[in-house]
Amino acid sequence: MGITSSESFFEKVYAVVRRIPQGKVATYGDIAKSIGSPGAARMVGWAMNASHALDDVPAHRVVNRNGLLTGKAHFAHPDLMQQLLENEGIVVIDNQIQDFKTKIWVPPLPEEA
DNA sequence: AAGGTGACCGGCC
DNA sequence: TGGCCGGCCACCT
Repeated sequence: MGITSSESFFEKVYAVVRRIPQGKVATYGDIAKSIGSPGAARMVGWAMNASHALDDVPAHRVVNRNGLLTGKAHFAHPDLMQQLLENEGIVVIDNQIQDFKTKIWVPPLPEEA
C-alpha cells in the first residue's frame, strides 16, 4: 500500500481531518461529503487505517455518526483513541462520546468552501 | 479486468 | 427501541 498519488482520495481525507479543531470530532459521513464523495464514508475509515504512518493526522477525532469510537481497535493500543480524546477534554464512557452534539464539528462543504 | 472488502450510513422490519 | 440488510465508493490482489 502506499500513497500512489498526492491527489488521491486519501489525501483529501487527510486534509480535512487535519482541520478538525482540538476538542472536537467529525464523523466519517460528514468528511466524505466535504470532499465531494457522499456515500464514501467507509472509504474514509479505510483512509484512517492507512494514516497510521502519518503523525500529523488526528485520526482519533474521527468517529461514527453516533459518537461511538468504532475505530479504537485499529490504534496501537485499544485504549489509545479514548485517551487522546480525553486529553482534549472529551469525556468517553463505554466507547461513547458524552455530550456528542456539542463536540461534533462539521467540515465545510465543497460548495461553501 | 473483475471481484472482494471495509474504523459507515440510512432506512426498514 | 433496537437490530438487520442493502447500498455505497475507492482501493487492493
